[in-house]
Amino acid sequence: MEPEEEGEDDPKVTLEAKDLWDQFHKIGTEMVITKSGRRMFPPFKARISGLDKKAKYILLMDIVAADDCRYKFHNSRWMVAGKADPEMPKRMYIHPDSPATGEQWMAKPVAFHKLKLTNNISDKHGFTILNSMHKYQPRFHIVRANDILKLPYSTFRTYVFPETDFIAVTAYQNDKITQLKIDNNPFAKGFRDTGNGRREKRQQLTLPSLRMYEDPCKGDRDVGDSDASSNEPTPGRDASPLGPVSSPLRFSRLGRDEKGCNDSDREELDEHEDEHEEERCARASSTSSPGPRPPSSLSPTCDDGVKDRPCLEKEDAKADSRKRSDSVFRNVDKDKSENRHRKETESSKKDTDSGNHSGAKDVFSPLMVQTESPSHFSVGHLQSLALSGLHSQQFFNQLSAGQPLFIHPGQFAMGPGAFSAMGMGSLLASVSGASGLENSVLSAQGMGSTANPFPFHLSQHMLASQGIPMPTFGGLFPYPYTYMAAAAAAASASPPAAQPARSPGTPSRAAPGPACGTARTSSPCPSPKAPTC
Amino acid sequence: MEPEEEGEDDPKVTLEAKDLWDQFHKIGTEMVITKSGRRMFPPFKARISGLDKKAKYILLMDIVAADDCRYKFHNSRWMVAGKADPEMPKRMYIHPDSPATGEQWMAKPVAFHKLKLTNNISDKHGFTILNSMHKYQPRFHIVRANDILKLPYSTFRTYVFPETDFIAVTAYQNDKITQLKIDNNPFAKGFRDTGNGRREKRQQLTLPSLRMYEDPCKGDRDVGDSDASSNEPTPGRDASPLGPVSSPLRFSRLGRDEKGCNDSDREELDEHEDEHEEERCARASSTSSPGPRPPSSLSPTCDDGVKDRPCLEKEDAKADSRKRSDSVFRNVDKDKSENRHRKETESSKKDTDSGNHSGAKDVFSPLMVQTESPSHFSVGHLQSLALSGLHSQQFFNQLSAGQPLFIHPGQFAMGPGAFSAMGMGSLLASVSGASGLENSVLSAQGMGSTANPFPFHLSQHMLASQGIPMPTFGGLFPYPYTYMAAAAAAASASPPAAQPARSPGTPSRAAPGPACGTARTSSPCPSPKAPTC
DNA sequence: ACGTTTCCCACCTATGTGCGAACT
DNA sequence: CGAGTTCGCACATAGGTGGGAAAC
Repeated sequence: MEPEEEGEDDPKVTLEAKDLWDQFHKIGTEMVITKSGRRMFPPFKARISGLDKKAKYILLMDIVAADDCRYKFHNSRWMVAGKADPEMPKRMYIHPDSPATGEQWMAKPVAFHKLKLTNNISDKHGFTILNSMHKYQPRFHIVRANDILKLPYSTFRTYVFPETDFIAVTAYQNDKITQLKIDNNPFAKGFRDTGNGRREKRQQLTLPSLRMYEDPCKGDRDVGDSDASSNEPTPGRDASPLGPVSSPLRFSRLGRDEKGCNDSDREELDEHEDEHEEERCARASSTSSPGPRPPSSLSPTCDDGVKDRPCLEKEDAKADSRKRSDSVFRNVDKDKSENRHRKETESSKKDTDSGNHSGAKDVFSPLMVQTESPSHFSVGHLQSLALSGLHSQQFFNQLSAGQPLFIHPGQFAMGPGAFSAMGMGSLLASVSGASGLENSVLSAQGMGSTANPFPFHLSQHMLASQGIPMPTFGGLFPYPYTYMAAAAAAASASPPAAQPARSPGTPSRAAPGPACGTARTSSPCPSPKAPTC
Repeated sequence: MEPEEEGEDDPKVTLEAKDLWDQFHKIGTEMVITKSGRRMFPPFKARISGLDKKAKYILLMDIVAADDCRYKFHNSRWMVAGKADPEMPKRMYIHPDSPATGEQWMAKPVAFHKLKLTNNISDKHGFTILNSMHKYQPRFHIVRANDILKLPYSTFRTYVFPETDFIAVTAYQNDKITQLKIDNNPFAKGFRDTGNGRREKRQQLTLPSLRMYEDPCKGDRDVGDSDASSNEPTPGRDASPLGPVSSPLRFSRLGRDEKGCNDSDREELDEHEDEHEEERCARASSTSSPGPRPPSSLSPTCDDGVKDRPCLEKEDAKADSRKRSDSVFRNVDKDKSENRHRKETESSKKDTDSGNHSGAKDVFSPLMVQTESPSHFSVGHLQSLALSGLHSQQFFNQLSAGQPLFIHPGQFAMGPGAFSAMGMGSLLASVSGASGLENSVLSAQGMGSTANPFPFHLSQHMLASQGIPMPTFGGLFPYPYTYMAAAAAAASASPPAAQPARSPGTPSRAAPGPACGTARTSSPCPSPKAPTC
């Protein structure tokens, strides 16, 4: 049952439209969540390379709490407004094309536009349920497996792009975010200030140019047109998949060497002149941790079993936008010293023109956690969150290729402690700091918030594919029928050759032929017409 | 590698919205084909039952030439206008949800709305290429297999619904068809005579009631409101998935017994009072064969390697609508005597109200051909079409679950001869004439037109998923890389557990951190902002 | 009164329709 | 000129946007 290891691979992942994400990130990204489900706007798309062309992979994505705080937008900036509310179990969204060959995945950017966010805790579509006014971090996972049923026993390679974090809201708080969305989301084109009527709010906000985020100091800033806000559509292409991409933080959970980080990989990171900016948050968590829930990194002080990493709130999102850039998650203990290398690259590319979405800069390096076989997800290595059994154990389910699946990883974090709770060894991967890998460890922390073993707990509920309500199979017991079936099928991966061919007399039905049936009037079917061919 | 045969199954398939299909069929269904690709209007949807809930199945569909004629719409009716033009290789459209469990497939009707028809011989989307003014027959296939790569070695159970045949056109010829489409296709709602302007043509056509097709005699009829044509929208629901369903002709290719038809199954068919009507075409092919290309059933007189079954042209489609109903394909040699049983049922239901889409009548029985393992498709058993090697050999390809795939079966027909050409034994299945199975054999004939071994020939071209242009992988050689990869993966269906967990240093990129990168103006990244949390 | 959420709306993208003029 | 095809069009469905009023 083990997938042949034949081909070697060394996945590299870059975020598509990194420029756009950066623009949002600098201001303080907000994502609207609605009962009916809302897409993320800068759409999460990743370009992949380094896969074994012939091997099959399953790509997944999930969104976990970024910290343990609840926020409020006050005086034009985001401020911590207390401890986070209980988190709903997070679902793992399996890319609908999974499983597919490495070649197929690498052929074009992998988009997750079907993943929707909602605040409806009773959602039956399988959307990702988030808490409004809370900060989240999307994560991307690559798993080498040819069957979704094997996910629980497979190694997960997790990639995190700090610039994709966001605060979930039911209504936009920061007008600059609204404007940026309107300027870049094709579906919001109707709200652009293109002469035509429309646009009620954000009138004056339009001019200053979107770069209000450049605002270096995170200090308190004022809202409105404080900095540069322009209604002029983003320089980049009109919509989503804009130019540049960025490499994610890569969490790779290796063998059993707990939390051990490969120095080799990480060595070549950080130390960028711009680093300090990003380090802001990172440092905060590791040192200054101001939030309501003092995030003592490494301390498993998780209340509701979910978020409880250091609270690296991005107060005035707009103002300190730059700082948060990509060091949102910074190495707490060891990482700091590790982030070096590649800085030249980054610095050189930094001050490119704003709004330009094209500068292909593979700035910072990803932090990747690779989990291995038996023990499922573990991830976070600094925080050991004793996640409540609630959502901690979620089984995995195979829906049916072709439809988006999702599993409740509960959120597997970096905290090794969490795993032990599940009776699974926690294997912390090292941080592959190939390049600009900054914040590696801290990043792990952020992820770890909702840490959980991720034993793949199946439930009918989970069967619902994103956006595609399931037809209700069996009940809602842990191992739905579907799961069983799939498992069985997977167990014996043999061709149906053995199937006893027999002329099934069943298909025949007693339905009246389409012939004269349903004739409106009375005209019966006279005599058959002779073909003239 | 063989899929466990554990659960037994006995698939039953019924056509959704059979009433609607019947209405079209009586008039003479026309399907528009365009360069950009066009959907079929009565959407092809099948309801399935009898599958092994736990087993995995792959569902496919293809559209093959129904005869060897070219048609023209003259004097308000379809007439044969010569021998058919060369057929383009036909692609096998794999339902995008494949593979999925029987339970999943049975949960709700399986639709193939993604399948598109085109007349663009250079189509790169993977659409089905048809010849305008030619008659075609859609086919549905059920294959028990948990991996698309195993299709070539799997048993195909093919179902044919005679009432779904149609003539491809670039512009509608019969106004009644146009009106029926407008009345039932939601997307054409703008052309309905609902007081509001619109609708230019078909003004007077509106009243007579759509049943002009009731016209019993296939003799020459006139167009216009000859019979009963009504503008009143079809009684059935507004759009597609209307009420009743019908069972298809089922082609089941069993072991090695060539062309042999299980009498048992077929015995209970035919002999319906209305039969004669439907027999029209059938007889024609087997006996009266009038068309330009005298279809001597059984004789492998295939010109371009495609269609060359008896030409069962449906001259004045409208007029002889009833006849053609469901005996379009009739048993040529032995089937005739076999079609019995169930007639009572059908007759009793016949003269139901016209236009009503609700009468759930499982009238005629399906003809099913079941192919078995090694030798791939064969199917047709009466016609041995020496399909040219051109499109005859199409390899199969696994694109990636989640996306529609298609293969070029070339069109596997009933002709056993065709297979030998491929070096594969042809195993004719028997006709399962469980109930009302009429026209079983002939049906096979119709299908057999484009008979071909269906060795699953892969080509880059085929990789293109329906509607989703492929990103071009390798070249266009028979066994594209993707295929190889997939095959390899399938060969070793083992979990990735063995994968050596290693901290990949690769993911790290030299990309400039999202931090200050791409800063629009010049403002460098000042100092990192201290977290205030 | 305030902070947040819900709801409906106009407007957008994207795509499926047949029409009819233009083209071949 | 006629048969058939192509093209842009107006109009449909389906669903993604933020606004703003109303509700909580």
